[in-house]
Amino acid sequence: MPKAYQPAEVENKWYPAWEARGYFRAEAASPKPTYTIVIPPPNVTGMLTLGHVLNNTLQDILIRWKKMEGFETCWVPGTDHAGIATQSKVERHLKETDGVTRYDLGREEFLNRVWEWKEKYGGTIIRQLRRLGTACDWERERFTLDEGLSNAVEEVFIRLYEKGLIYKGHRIINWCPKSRTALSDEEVTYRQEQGKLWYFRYPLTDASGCITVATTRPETMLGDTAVAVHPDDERFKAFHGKTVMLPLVNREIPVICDDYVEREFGTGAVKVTPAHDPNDYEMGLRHNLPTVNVMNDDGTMNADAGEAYEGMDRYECRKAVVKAIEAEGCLEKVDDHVHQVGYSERGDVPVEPRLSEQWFVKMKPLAKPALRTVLDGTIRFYPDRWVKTYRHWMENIRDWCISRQLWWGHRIPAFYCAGCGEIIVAREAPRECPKCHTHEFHQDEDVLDTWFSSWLWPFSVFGWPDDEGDLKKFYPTQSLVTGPDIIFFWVARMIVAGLEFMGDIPFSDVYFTSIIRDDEGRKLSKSLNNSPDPLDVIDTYGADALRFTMIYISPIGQDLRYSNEKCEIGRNFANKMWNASRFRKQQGPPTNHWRDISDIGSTKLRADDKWILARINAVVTETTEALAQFQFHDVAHSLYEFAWNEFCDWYLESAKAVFYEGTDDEKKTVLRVFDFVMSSLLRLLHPIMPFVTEELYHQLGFCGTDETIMYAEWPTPMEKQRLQDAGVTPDLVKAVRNKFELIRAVRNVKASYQIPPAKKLHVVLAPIDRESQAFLKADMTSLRALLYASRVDVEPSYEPQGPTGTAVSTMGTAYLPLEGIIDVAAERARLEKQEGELLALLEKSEKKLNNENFVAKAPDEVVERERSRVDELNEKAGRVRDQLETLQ
RNA sequence: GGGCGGUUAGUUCAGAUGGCUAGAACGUCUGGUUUACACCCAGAAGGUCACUGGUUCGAGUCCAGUACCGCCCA
Repeated sequence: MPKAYQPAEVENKWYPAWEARGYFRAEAASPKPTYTIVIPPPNVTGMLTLGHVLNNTLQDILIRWKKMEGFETCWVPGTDHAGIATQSKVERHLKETDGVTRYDLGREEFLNRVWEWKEKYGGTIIRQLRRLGTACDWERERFTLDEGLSNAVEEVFIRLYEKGLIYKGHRIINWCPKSRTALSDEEVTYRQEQGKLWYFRYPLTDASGCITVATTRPETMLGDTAVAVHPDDERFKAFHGKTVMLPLVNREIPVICDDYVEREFGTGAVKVTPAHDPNDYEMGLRHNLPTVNVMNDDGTMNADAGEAYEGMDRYECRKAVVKAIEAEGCLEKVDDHVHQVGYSERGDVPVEPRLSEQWFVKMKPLAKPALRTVLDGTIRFYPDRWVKTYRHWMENIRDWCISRQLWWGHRIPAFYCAGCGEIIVAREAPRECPKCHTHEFHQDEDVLDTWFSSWLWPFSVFGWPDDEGDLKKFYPTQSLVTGPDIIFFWVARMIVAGLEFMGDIPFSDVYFTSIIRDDEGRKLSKSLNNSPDPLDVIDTYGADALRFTMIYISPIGQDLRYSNEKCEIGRNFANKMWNASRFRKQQGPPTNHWRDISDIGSTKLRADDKWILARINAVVTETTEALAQFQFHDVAHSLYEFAWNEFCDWYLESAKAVFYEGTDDEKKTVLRVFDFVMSSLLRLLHPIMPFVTEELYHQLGFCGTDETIMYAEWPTPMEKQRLQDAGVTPDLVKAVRNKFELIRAVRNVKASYQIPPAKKLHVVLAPIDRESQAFLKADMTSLRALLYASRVDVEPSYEPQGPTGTAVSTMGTAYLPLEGIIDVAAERARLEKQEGELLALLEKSEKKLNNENFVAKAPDEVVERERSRVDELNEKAGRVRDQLETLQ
């Protein structure tokens, strides 16, 4: 074994082996209980990001843990087709290489090109995931445009249409002028921007004056069809029933009264543009206003905007309109105004509210049961505060706009009769129109929102609606791990779809991951160039290091601050495990009976052996419980703490004493304990660090060449009786802790005189009582090793002669005869400081005990603990004072 | 405007159901070629737990309010 762990070799060896041996494969015919996770499908065009690393590491941890617990685990990987993202990427690519647009190529040819592109560049992320070590069932990999999944999409569309839950309607929707498609409400993000509020005077047609309206979007005035005031607003009573002449356009439009108008905003009078604002549209419906659409689908002005503006970009037009209004003397004033502007998530341009005909899903009836299953705890969220967010969205749910004016995606299965325009929703065009008996149909040009396929993911991946085998075995799934940013897009809709189409929840637990930021707390983004490439990180530190670090630094339910250097934590930890194993290998071949050590018995075990057994036992319990609660952070920390500080720093050093000086029999016993703990630790670590643990499990001979740690048994806590029989008791654990405190006190004395740790000294221990004396004497070998002493004597009534370093600790006092080194003043200072600390604590405890209320009201247990603490502190302080006296 | 988080060592974070002498990692300082590991070992320093009140024998932990930071929704 090399001196340092070299991850690349180990990773390249094991991953292909695991895959080839079918360890990732889930069998529908298996008699084992199932544990299923479906991956949140990344975009097929995507590259692996740190967000994916975190997310998939967590899923892998769950899957590998459950595999070891004996479940038939199934982790379905795959990608989605990412309608807008992929289409625009390919369009850009075509423009750059061939100089053509999708319109030049036509729909069919363009789609061919997208598929070509997908075959060539798509799925990169899937290959990259393997580098992380993910135990995905690759044979079950799915893509949202696969035949089976497309089938599910059509089936769902038809069913919902037939149920009256999908309809086509004229509505104001969010339009992305860059991608030239409709968007759902959820795909719009709002940003606060410094804008302006323009005040325009519209003259009354009866020449009795003007009415001033305020607007943030002057260009839309070209499509105004009314001015609205609040019916109760006294200021405008005189205007009721009148009309104004719209400047620039010279259209006569009415002044209407509507409760919607906010009297405090602007002047209290608002311009009404039904074709370009959702609220105005509603008002238009109430007042039978005409709609005038003044824009093209790319955000330029159309002919209805007037000759002067036709063809102008909307923002150019804004300037032009303001200028023209000013020229007409109708610009009253301009104020600075901070407001929220909706941006298209994909296009990164301001969305334009646009009146158009789109397909919608009626969400209200579907949302009801989906809300209930979360509120009643059938589906649990971690952290559970996300329930509130979910609830708020579900209770205020709006219809879902599912049509997109794109080509890449599932084409809407709706056919229009050429004769009478009848709409027929079906998988294929009918032969004949049931109404007019024409034979000519054309299919709807639009495709469906990508999420309209993703929301079916938990059952469409298993072959719904056709295949029954996989579906029966693996649905419902257990856990979903995803980011809170897609709680509406995806999580909520999957719950809706699961209940509606499967009649059952899609998963029982949802774990929401942290959002990853850089060291300074900024979001990772391409433009900031602060998003490290995970593959580089894996090359530098190793996959296990990255995985462990991510878990170790991910706070509970908060943003995670990442930097590459932090991966040293994981790298160093992997190396620590590597070297602990290296050390073990140097002590000889694996012991045969490390799995079960219950035959050893209390008398043969040293105190340190019993202590480490108590500790591993506690860690097994903690780790398993934490995993069940999705407390990954705690898992990483308690394993790290145990492995490094307890197992390596204390137990391993203590074991050395036996390995180097013990009898064969003693050695054999300690080796068995060592192997028992080491193998348990490796198994506990395996879900987080799959590669290094697999390698070490083999290196140490815990499994055969053809076996794997992946299917090794997950450690379970030892039974109480067994612990009892082995002498592993709370008192024993306490005694060992006190021994360590004593050892630390001695080291402290050495360090305070700057004596190199390697210098072996004679140490005399004076235990406080017979019990402690017996305890210390029982294992002098490891005591000497841990003290790094040349000689250790235990003498209860030792009287130091000459200059002596003194370490006062709970179990006893240690003396280090250090002639020539001891500086009396320094020794006094050290002991006085300790005395000061002890007295401060004493005072605090005594104050509590002198408080009658405390003694009367606090639980007996707490009072008792305080009393024994006072005794202990008094005793210790007494010994410190004795020492000080001898230094007079 | 509504909702949800956060504010604890120089830095990043832990601290269920109130009992703590407030922990860890990194960083800092001191000393180390100890036969697993310098990707290491031993030791040390470092905190009025944002602020103000309240409940309680006892508050980092519970309640109310204030300030600042962040996210989501309108």
